[in-house]
Amino acid sequence: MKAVNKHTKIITAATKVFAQKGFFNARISDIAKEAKVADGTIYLYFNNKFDILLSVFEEEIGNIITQVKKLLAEETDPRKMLEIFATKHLTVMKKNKHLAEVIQIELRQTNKLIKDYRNNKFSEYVNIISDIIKLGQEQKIYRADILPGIAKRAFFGSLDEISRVWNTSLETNYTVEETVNQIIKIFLSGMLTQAKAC
Amino acid sequence: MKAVNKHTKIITAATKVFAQKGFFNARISDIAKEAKVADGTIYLYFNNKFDILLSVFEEEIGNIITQVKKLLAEETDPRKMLEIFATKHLTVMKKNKHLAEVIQIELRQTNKLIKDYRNNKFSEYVNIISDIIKLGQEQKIYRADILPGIAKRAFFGSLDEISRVWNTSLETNYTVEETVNQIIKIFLSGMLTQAKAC
DNA sequence: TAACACTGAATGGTGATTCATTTATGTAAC
DNA sequence: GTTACATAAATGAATCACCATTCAGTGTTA
Repeated sequence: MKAVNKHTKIITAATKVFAQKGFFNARISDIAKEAKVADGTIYLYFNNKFDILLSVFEEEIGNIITQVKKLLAEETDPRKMLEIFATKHLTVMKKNKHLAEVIQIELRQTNKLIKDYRNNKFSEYVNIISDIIKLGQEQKIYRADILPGIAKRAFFGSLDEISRVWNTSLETNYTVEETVNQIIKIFLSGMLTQAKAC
Repeated sequence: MKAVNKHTKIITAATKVFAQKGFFNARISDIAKEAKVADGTIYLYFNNKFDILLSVFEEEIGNIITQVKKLLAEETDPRKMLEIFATKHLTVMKKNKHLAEVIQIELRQTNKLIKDYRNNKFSEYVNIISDIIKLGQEQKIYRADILPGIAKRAFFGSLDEISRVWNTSLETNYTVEETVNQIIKIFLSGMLTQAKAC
């Protein structure tokens, strides 16, 4: 049995357990059982419970960032780029609900607990959006009077809230495609009718 | 000493403590100390720790709903109505950071723990947004192809993410006015330049 | 046989909740 | 207005279940 395997097994198990029970309600023994290792084994790979949570972020969000950046590298139109980001984000969150919940809920708890945990993967992820917007502004495709720092939060917040609801509520579940379609419509062209907009 | 006073004192104290430490890290004794009552006294007014959290929501969000609805009743233009909602939301969240954090973080935990807690104040609050959008669609001011159920999440998610960052990060803090201005710009007219939009 | 990986029962700190007791408030009788 | 009694409100130390973490011991590999 290789160490790498066990490390990954624990991360995967922890993601699942944290998502189901939340960080504070999750017991180390739950994670151990899920990963099929002894309780003590977990402490050979992680310093403590909180350290497991941080590792979940680093690794899982890191993966998403890599994937998104790869997709974006093949596109030059900033309009399409936002669409790609939205599609990738929503697809991942819809497919991996455990991870989605951990990111949505626990990451926030964490950000509060350790405010000095800067330069984190999460910031890096959200900054992809503002980079796209800045690129679009240079190309005169996006309006110059949009502040990328606010727009990135608005865009990410929209995606995040929508995928959050997918996990918790009984509300109608639109497809990723329909949802992206709506989001892009709103963020690129706005909600006003043509008559009013022009 | 009237009972009403003590109830309110505990709610206020709990809001503060939950915001600072998070629900799970908050001790009953912390709340008791903050409210200047004995630990046991809290159990004369609430069934348990979780019950306190629910009460914080019900009462605090209920207040905001009342205020927003009152403001909206005096306006008929759906464009202005969204602006009013955004301004009120961001103003409250900026002024009452304790409440803001509790809503942003704890409400989500809670929604997860008790999925049957439907018909809650939170839903009522977010539905104000979709009601405005539907009204605007009837008046042909908002595009008919916007789905109010998605747009409300996008709009709320944007506000929520922006105010969340106000509480946690060191990022530049825009004023409520500037922020509302940007949000309204994006949601009503979109991010494309005029040339591209028309 | 040494080095290493792993195990899981035992430990110890924590903190929600309880409840015997105290304090405050009300009320009736004189 | 004061004493006595009753009821309600408040207290906070004690209880006890919980669970993160440890570590002495077992198994495995080289």
